[in-house]
Amino acid sequence: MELSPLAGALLGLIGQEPRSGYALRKVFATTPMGVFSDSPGSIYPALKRLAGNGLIAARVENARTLRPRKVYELTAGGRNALGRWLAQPVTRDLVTDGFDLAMLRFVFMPDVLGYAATVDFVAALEAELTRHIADLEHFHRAHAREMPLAPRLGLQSGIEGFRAHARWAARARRTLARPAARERRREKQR
Amino acid sequence: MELSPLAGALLGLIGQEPRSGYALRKVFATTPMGVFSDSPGSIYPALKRLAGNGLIAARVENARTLRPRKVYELTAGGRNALGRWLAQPVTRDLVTDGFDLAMLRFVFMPDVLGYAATVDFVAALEAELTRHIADLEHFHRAHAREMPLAPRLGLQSGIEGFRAHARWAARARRTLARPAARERRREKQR
DNA sequence: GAGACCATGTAATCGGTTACATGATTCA
DNA sequence: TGAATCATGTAACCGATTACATGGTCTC
Repeated sequence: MELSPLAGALLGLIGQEPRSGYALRKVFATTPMGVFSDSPGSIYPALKRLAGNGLIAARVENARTLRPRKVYELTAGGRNALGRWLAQPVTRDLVTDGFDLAMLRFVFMPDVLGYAATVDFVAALEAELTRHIADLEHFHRAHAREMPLAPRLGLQSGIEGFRAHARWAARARRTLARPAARERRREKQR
Repeated sequence: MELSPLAGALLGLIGQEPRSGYALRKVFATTPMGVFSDSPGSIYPALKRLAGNGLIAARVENARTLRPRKVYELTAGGRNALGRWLAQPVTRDLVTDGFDLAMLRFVFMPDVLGYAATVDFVAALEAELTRHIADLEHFHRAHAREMPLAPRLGLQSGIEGFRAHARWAARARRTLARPAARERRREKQR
């Protein structure tokens, strides 16, 4: 019952508004989202699986044509699964194996779990990143002397990437925690 | 004949010195390399495939015991494949879907293709990153107004991550191009 | 003698990618 | 009328992950 990143992305997007497979492909093709493939062979089987698990349901338009258009929306179970996927604890893996997955969850989080949970999530990312950076720096201090030039530069690249993520998290946390920003946005949306 | 990242990592490590499956697992388990799984089910089948393709060959120690130790080394074909894998042109994908793969190639590059090629590679990374950042900033300018807070922050996280990579590339290129650094290292290794 | 570490493998599963396949509609 | 866009699917393949399986060796 663990969602794959693609499944999470699809559920999150369908949760925003009902969408067809084609509409989802366009999102992946035209926005800098998660870097998922927009190929049909990727998305239609994934939607089929989600529908098979009862997490989404299709409203069929233009039935009895050759290719009826299927607009998917979340079921109660789907909304639940999305919530649990987003609420998973922040692990070391989440900040190390590509920050994309963390950002994917972050983007969908406010609408599903609310602002408070999102602030906590970003704070947890920041904490885990800080720990991971400390570990990498420890490794660097211990082994930099005996490492050839390229691996040492590679390690530094990693450390600097994680530092950039940590700086972002600190700033995002402050932005999100500022009530004024939320209020202004809320006003705008009316 | 396209190498997977795992295959490239294995070939690169075996190219440095002959290694057994277990030794390779230990590298993945104890160094911050590429974040590959160190599970046996991951590495042994991969080694088998590489051996099947004639890219590596095993020197068997303790034959006729139950589990003979196999130390793999590169064949001529393997060294060739590694060289071609490293020499692939820098594409947009290489800098966008996880910088890890680029860093993996970077780490093995000097020993196989030499310093000049490595400098070129880093310069190409820098150029491609600069282009990609420009594209993301363009997208940001065009859509930031209508984007909700979380996606906008997510996009900023991406941009800042790529900026960090670009700064690293610029610095690494200068470090690598400085002949003095190379010479000093070369002296040390004697 | 128990536990950690060395050491290699197989089987089942699962999901993503590529390539293939089809056809309607809209606009220049 | 031809190209681009809308729109949905299947089939074959491949490789990574997880769990399972085995047993030797070294050290306390």
